[in-house]
Amino acid sequence: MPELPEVETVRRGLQPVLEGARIVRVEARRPDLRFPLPDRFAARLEGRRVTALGRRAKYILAHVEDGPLLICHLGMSGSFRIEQEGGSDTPGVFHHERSKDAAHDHVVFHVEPANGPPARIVFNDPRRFGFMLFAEGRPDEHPMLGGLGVEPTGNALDGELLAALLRGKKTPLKAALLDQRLIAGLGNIYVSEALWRAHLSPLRLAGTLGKASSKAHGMAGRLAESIRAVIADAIAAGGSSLRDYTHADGSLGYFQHSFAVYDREDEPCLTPGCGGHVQRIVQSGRSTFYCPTCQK
DNA sequence: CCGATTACCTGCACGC
DNA sequence: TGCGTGCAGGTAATCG
Repeated sequence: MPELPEVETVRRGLQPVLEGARIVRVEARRPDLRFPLPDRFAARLEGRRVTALGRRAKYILAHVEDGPLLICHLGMSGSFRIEQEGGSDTPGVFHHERSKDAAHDHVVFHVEPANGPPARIVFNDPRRFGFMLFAEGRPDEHPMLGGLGVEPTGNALDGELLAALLRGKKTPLKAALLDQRLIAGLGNIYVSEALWRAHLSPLRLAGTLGKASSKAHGMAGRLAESIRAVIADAIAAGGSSLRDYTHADGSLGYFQHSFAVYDREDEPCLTPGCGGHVQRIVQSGRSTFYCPTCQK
């Protein structure tokens, strides 16, 4: 489930192996994912060193020394897994347990990490909604990154900024929060979760939080706080889950979550004293989960 | 320009 | 068991 917290979790998992590593060889097992892979994709990466592994919104950014910036997006079903070379008794053997759908292993990076044995970093994506692109200049000049809004991590997103972003918008809050040009990194799950925490209805028009009244200020502040908290909590949970996952089979992927409203249709609302039940509705063609009793 | 809908692709759960 | 249907975390293109 790659929204920002999952992407950040994947980034942190890759970082120890990839940062400082030399890319020895790149296998592109098909010419395209969602988009065609860049021209000379493998050639422009092979032999070069990854200097830093960053993230912007749901994009993973691999900075390549004397090379392009590699922009990776996981789409809906993309994942990376790390396969490390075994011990001295099995030189050259990469062991891993979950290779069941190797049919969807589309890109393989063979790397020599700064520390540790050679490894392969495998990109698997059944639906192929993910993509990899090159940026030649500054990241924020790339069309895919340039229009992105504020990160919901850190302290930048406060009530005042959120109110300004939503001012005058006639669209429902759900759609506004999914708009990556406003806040970059929220997806279908965490929008529902953040709105539940803030006791705000996904159907409420976004502009009602952008007004000058003290009530609007209160709602905007509450929502900004809820967004930052749900993202921070999810990243913290991802980190701990990832450690377990890595110990288990050396792979990187998604972790199980417990959500307050997402995928909990008809179940009791978890707001203390509420007594309502979670409802599923469809907005802009996608599921929204919320409690009509306590979210207004 | 804006907001809403559709397209892209595969896998899976479900009902019959 | 098999088949049709709907649904799934993403963004981009298209339509009004």
